[in-house]
Amino acid sequence: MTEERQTATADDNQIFAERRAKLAELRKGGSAFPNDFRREHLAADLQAAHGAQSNEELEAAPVAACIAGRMLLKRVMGKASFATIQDMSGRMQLYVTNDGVGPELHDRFKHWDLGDILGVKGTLFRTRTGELTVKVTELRLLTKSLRPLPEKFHGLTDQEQKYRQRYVDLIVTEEARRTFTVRSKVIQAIRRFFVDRGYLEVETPMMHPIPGGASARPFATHHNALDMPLFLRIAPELYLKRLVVGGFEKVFEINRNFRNEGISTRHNPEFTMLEFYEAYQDYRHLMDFTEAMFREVATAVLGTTKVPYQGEIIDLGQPYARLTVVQAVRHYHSEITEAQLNDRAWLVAQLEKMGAKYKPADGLGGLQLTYFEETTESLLVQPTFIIDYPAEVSPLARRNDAQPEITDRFELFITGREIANGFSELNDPEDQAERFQEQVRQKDAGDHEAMHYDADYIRALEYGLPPTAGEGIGIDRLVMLLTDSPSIRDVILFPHMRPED
RNA sequence: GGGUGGUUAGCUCAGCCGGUAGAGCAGCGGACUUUUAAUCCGUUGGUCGCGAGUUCGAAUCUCGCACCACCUACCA
Repeated sequence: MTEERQTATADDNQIFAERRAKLAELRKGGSAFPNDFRREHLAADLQAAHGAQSNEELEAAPVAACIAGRMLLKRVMGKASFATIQDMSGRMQLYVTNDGVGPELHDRFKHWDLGDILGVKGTLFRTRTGELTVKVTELRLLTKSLRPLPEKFHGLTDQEQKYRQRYVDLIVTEEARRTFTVRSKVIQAIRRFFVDRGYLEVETPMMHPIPGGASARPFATHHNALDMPLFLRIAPELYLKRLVVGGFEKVFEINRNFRNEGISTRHNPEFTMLEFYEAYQDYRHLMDFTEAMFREVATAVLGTTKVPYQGEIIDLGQPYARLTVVQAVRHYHSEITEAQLNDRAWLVAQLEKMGAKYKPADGLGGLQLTYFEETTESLLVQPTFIIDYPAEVSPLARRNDAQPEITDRFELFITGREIANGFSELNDPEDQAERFQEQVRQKDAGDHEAMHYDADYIRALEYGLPPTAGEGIGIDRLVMLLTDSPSIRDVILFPHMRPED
């Protein structure tokens, strides 16, 4: 009795038990998991090649079909049955009859389950209602599915199960398959864009002795043999610029970053970042370059630069607005004067009134930026570059020649979210050393996100980094935009989840 | 981290003022050789998220916990 209790798990339901019994029967009949079936066609290829032919044409010149896939629908009508199978390309209807495969096999087929994986041979015909269908002459059960699929009409609606059991989501949700196909094509298109322009794709370390290149808290790990701490990277920036020092003057990397921060619809602990660096360019070039990239990627993947997102049309084709922090605030809040935005006391009073978090030690630029983030950032729905960031929040960016308190830097906002961050790189090793020291002071003062002093990076700059422009683009957020996905979890195959139970 | 909502059969969901569990799909048995979420007849299947409490009696009311979603806060 206690044993029965222990095995009576949620999986031990009637359907599961019946399917296991069916598998046990299959085992008695020889190999229950045969792997000698070779398919010759994909469903979509057959649809593309023969979808336009009439039934008369298909009868006059029979077309052989040999396909495999997972059975998703089944309609048994006595001596004949219809079924729908799905492979990586799409779906195909099957017509299984006593005439075609014999009554004995057809009777066995009637007991196969939705979710089972079949191998099929036959010829193509068109049904009364015009659907291209395989009239089956050979039929094999290749893999028995023990677990029932979600309800066939509603599909998988439980968000948690979609994320935890993405394999089920992909089986039953066309939209999920499309999202991740688009994601793959976006990355392909980006890679092609860079390779076509003479960039070298590189891979830099994921485990850093000193986490750097961004303001963020890292994940810590430990190397046993060396008995030393290591950190999962928060950004590849400092390594990529070392490569520019080394003479790889145009490099890019598409890879994962890890940040030990909160999880939300816009944040996953690991996320994919594109970073690229080009010598002898500046941040203004990067803005033109980014616009060109987004247009080319959207056109390659979606066939248009007008992208629907959550009920709005985002136009990636028009020239993107370019505003300073102050200009952007004034553009969206015409009642605010430039004098107010340049008044430290006024900014502090406003931020206090909004209950916004700000660093009291911040200079005017830092306060302006915080005020911008609080009041204006979410309004930047159409692509907008915000330029001229204060130096105090940009420890790796080059100072503006005319105004040394700001940097030659921009961030690109679309749908109210930061999508990209780029700047002319700081290549003055002495200025960089001072900025690292300032970061260390902030870290010592309790800022967990402040940077460390990276002595080897300074040493690299001392060999000479050519004037360089560099940028990072959040790939997950770009894919959210291009797939009209409201949550970052919809564009990450296996988003981070708390453990079950 | 804060707020709101949710958790009932394998799946999608009902379940009123507290009276002891329902439907559709899937499954099982039967009819049916051009169906399209096939149809028709019959039928199996439940730790009502977990734990306390109130009550003669809790899926239902109260409290706590867990997980999920959404909003919000930081970061990209």
